[in-house]
Amino acid sequence: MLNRVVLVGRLTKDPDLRYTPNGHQVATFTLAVNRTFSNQQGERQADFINCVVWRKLAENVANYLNKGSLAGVDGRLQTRTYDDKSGKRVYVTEVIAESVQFLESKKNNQSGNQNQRNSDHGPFSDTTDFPPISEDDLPF
Amino acid sequence: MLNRVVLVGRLTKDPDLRYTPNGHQVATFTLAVNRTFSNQQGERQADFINCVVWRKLAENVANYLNKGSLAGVDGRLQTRTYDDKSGKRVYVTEVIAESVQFLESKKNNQSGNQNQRNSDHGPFSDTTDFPPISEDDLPF
Amino acid sequence: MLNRVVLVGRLTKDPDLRYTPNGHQVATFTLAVNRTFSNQQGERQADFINCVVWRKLAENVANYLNKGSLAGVDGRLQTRTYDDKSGKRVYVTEVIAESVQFLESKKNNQSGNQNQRNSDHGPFSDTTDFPPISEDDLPF
Amino acid sequence: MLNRVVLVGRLTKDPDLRYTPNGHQVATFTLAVNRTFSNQQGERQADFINCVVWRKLAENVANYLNKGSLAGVDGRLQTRTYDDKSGKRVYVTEVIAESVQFLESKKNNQSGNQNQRNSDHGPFSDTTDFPPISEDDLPF
DNA sequence: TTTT
DNA sequence: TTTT
Repeated sequence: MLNRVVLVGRLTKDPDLRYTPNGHQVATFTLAVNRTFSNQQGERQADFINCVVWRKLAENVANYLNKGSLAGVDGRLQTRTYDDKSGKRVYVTEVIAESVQFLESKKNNQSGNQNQRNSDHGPFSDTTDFPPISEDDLPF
Repeated sequence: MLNRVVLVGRLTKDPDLRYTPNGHQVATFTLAVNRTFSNQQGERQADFINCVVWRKLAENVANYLNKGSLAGVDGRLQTRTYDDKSGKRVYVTEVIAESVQFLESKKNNQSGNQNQRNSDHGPFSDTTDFPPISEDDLPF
Repeated sequence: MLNRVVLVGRLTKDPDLRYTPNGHQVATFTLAVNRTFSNQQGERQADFINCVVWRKLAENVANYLNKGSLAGVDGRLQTRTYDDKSGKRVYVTEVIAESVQFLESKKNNQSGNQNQRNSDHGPFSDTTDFPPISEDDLPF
Repeated sequence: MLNRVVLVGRLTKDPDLRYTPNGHQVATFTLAVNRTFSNQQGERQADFINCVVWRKLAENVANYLNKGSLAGVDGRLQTRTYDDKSGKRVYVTEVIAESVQFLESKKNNQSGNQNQRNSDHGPFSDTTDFPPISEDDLPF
């Protein structure tokens, strides 16, 4: 069934690259997508959309995008469910990115940058507040 | 910034029509959008996407769509935050539908159907599990 | 670069299935997509969008869709150029469909229907008014 | 019916701003949208998509975008028909842009630039190769 | 909390 | 938990 999402926004953090137990790459990041209209109080508004990328694209994302980078995402909406530490069922809606366009990068992929890239923690550590991803979330 | 979602799916329930304190119409419904591929266990899968419609379109949705209706939605992704009964902050991602296409309706808008249409409870009762919507979620 | 099109409309004719010299399947069809608003004279309006599908999907389209079928298309916009019989250069813009959703079929894929399915003429005959497609239009 | 297009690309020329006889603003421009994959000969490829914007947005486009600017477009596909100078009927497919995102501008809207902005020729002169637009192409 |  |  038709399920399509297209977004342009800025990363709120460096992307987070992990590996599933079977060695598949997954990167997660959040896009801040500014709204056209400000709210009643005259404040600019943004939506914060969680995005997930798999395989080779995950590595490209981790290599070329940082906090603040402008990116376009073309993908589909997905819902997942998981149990938080208190055992409560949590419902999440996120974008599975099928293609990502790098529109503007602050730091041009130089290594050794002071704000340590947020990756390679090994699988599924919880240094991030992004909803945890398990092996069987891998699409097809 | 670019923010576009297009979906085709079936309503999991009758839509829920409410009115804000200031008299604006809001309807909410959930679309089951079937995935192309089944999972490892060979089960068909679906994503369940919460949708919100405002104003006149909210009334049309409430009048023409029921549980099981097939509908197309064109809109944008939005994130909101609210506190649940236990005071815990909850993050939701949903689609603000800007246009809705009625593709197939089971019961042709006849009134008096046994499974009582789920609307007109007055503002913001909690007979539904849809994330509560407040006046200032009204777009522009 | 981001390039995404999503349409829902009805086929103006049976789809046309061909084979390239190298044996690749290509189907072409035109979608009538109704506009929301009528024109100054109060007439309902439609846009007529040419769509192209390749490989296995081309066969599915030829098997499951007929004139009048309602279909959803997710794909990308493409421009091509070719020379018409009078040698004049013609520019066409069409949709390369990457996925097609069958929403409603008039005749349920029964064979032997009176208005002979418009396919298998061999490559690139001109029984159709659809812009001719050549081998190297095959995407990747 | 669902009809949605989202593109990111670069303007092939300065936008062309006109006024209809009734004083409505229309701007036209062509977006070069690069393809991901190169062709058999290993050449990078692009699609050239004609876009039309009306009213206030037309003026913003004319003011903020130049040849080479990177822009995102969210709109719908439209087909039109007109007769060329030789009296031959021509079919065009183009994007009616409903919102345009300015992603990068070469020259920051400074006036007095040497390559004279291509606008204000009065209605429908033919200094451009863009398919001519008539008053009744104005959407609603 | 899920639709055909 | 939020970006320019």
